[in-house]
Amino acid sequence: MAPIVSIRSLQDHVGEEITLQGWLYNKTGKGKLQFLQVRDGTGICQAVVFRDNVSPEAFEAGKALTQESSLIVRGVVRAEPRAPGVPGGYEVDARDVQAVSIAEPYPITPKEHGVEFLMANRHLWLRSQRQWAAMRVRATIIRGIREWLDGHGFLNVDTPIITPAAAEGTTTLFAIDYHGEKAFLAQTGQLYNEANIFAFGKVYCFGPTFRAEKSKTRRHLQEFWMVEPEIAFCDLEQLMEVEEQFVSHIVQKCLAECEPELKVLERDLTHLAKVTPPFPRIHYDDAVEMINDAAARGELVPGYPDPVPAIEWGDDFGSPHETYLAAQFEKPVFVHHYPTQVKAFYMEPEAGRPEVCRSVDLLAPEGYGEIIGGSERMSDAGKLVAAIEHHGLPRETYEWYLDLRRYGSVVHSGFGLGVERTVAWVCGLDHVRETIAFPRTLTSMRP
RNA sequence: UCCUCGGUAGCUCAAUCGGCAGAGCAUGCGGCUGUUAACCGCAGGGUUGUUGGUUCGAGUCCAACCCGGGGAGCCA
Repeated sequence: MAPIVSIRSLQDHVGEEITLQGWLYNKTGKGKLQFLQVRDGTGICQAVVFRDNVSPEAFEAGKALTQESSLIVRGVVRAEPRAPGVPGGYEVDARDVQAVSIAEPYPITPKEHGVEFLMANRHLWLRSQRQWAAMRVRATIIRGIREWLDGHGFLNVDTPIITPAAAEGTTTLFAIDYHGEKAFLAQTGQLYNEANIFAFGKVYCFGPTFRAEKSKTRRHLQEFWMVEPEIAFCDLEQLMEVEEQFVSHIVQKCLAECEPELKVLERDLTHLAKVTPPFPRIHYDDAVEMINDAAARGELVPGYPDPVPAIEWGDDFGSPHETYLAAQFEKPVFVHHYPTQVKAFYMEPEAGRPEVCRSVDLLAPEGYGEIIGGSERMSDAGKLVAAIEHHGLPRETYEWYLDLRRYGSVVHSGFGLGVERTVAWVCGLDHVRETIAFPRTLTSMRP
């Protein structure tokens, strides 16, 4: 039997007889000629079955194939500019066709479908080109994340998913029963990360995160993946430098390695090519001014029919504010020094100006929203006790966290990057549900 | 939780003023040597989300409910 070759590497086998194993994506019959679009997980390629080149049995086998039937094709690879596919440009001149399993009438056709139907058939939808491309970009982004962190002295130390208490708001936790004790699914590994840096210097955790938010928007999932690096001896300014290097690496890696996938997604690559350090930085004070100037001019939120709403200093940004701000820049933009009152208790207040804290969010361009939230952490035990009490949090729960400030405290910072929002941005997808194989949304957890 | 839009064939949609339930795709059969979501011909395929109401007559109007989409708040 001719060697089995993946569609992704067909270009290296021109003129050779090879074997393809895969599934029928689409078919065009032309009497004595059949064009079989075969996908094998690495790409899509056309097998041309000409009646005079194959046995009558093989020709009939080809004719009998339905969409998504599994098949094996033996044939000779040739370069052919007319050949469609992913990456395309090469086709297989078939010498033999075998049906492995004839598929029953397949519900997802190459035509359009609605979201409800596609989500109900998510297990099949994943076979479609765009979903295939998005999952491959996601995997590349995850490789880029680990590659950059592992290559820059970060140790991967994963944090628990079952936790006893909330780091942030208590309304968005999924509660579980832990042998009779109430426990929660983790929203962040950050507090544990802070313990880990005192052992390992620079660490990151990477795993699923759970938020029971009643959010029904294109940017929200109940279960999403987050990578959270944490760095000892690092202040806010150094943190921003890390973030922009990190994000730029991820994006540039996708551009270098996922050209066929991004083409399937019809992504405009000129936007992504601009993602290189440094990223613009704006102070919260200036951001408020920009927003209120736009509101005074009656400017519309890009992509929405509504005007930019005015904001009062001290309030957190709403979605329309973030969308407007990000649209003013070609690259991701840092917004730093948010008001202390809208941020988590552990963020370091600015020296001499405690009403703002040393926090920074990174907003993705083109309306993809906040992809990173981070800050310099409070490093003084006394100030941290006061913050815990001010937020009405139970001090006992945080004793171990306070210990970190008692035994060799240092300036340290960290951030969390949401994988799904990053994938949506890089892929140009309009909804995060397409950035993970089996999304958990407010209204759906099946299949 | 609130605002907003929708639910008709397996799928995507149409149905004028309240008056015979219709098309494309998919499926089956036939035709074609360069198709790119092929095309041409023929065929099968319907409890119009549910319940109730108005009416000679309801996919269409009214009420309640169910399900889904988009958005807000909150967040990555």
